[in-house]
Amino acid sequence: MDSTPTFNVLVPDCPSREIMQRLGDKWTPLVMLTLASGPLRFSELRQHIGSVTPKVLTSTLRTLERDGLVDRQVTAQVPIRVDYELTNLGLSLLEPMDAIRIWSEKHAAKVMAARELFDEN
Amino acid sequence: MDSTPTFNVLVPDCPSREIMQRLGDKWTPLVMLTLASGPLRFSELRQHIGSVTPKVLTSTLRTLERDGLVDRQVTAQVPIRVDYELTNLGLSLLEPMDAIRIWSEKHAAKVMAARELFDEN
DNA sequence: CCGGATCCTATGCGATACTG
DNA sequence: CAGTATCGCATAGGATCCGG
Repeated sequence: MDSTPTFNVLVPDCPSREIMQRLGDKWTPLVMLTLASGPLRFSELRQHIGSVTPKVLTSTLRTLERDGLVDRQVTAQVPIRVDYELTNLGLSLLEPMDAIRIWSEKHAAKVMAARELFDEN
Repeated sequence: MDSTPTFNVLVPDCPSREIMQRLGDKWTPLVMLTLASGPLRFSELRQHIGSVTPKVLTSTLRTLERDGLVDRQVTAQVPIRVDYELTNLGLSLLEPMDAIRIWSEKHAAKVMAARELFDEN
C-alpha cells in the first residue's frame, strides 16, 4: 500500500501539469538561471536580464516566491535593499532548467535553419 | 579565431532566448513528452494529452514542425491519416524536457505546500 | 479523420509615471 | 532602490462549426 500521491503531467487536472506549465513562463527560466550564481538585488536582476520591465519582473518574482523557489530578503535601510536568492527547492530545479538553456543555445542555429526551410515552402 | 556564432539566452536579442521561451509554450512540453514513446496520430495525441482543443494542438504542432522538432507524415487514404513523430533534433530535446517533467511531478507537493503557506499570510 | 475558419476572451506582457 | 499604479494591446488560448 502506497499512500504517497503520485503526480502525472499527462493527467489534465494533476497539479504537476499546471506547475510545469508555470515553469515555462516567459521570464521564469531567465530569472532562475540568473540567480544561479548567487543572490542578486532587484536592480541587478533587471540589468542582467535586460529588456524586462519592473512590473513583469516583480510579478515573476512573486510567483517564484509563492512557489517556494525563490527567497526574498528585505534589508531595512535607506535606500531599501532587497535581495533575491534561490531556495533549496529552487536550486534543485536549476539543473533541469540549465539543461534547457544549454539545449537552446546549442541548437539555436539548427532551429533557425529549420524555420527558414519551412518558411520557404 | 572562432567563426562559430555563440548563443546566450542572457543577451536580449539572441535568438536562443526566443527559442527557449518558445519551448515553454503551454502545450509544447506535453506534446513532446507524449511523442516520446513513438509516433502518434493527431487524434491519439489529443486523447493522450486531453483537454487540448484541436485548434491549439494544430498550432502547437505546426510550430514544432517549423522548428524542426516534429515531423509530420501524411498518408493519403480515406479517411486521411496523419502521424507525428519527433525528429532527431526533437529527440535530443527529450531528455532536458523530461527532466523538467520529473522535477514537476516529484516536487509538486512541495510547491503546493509553499503556495498554501504563502497565501495564508 | 484532420484541422482550417471564425469569433471571442482572458491575460500576459509592455510602456510610462509615480511613491514609500 | 524597489517596487506599485494605470493604461492598453497583442496574442495565446479556448469554443464552435464547417469542409476536404
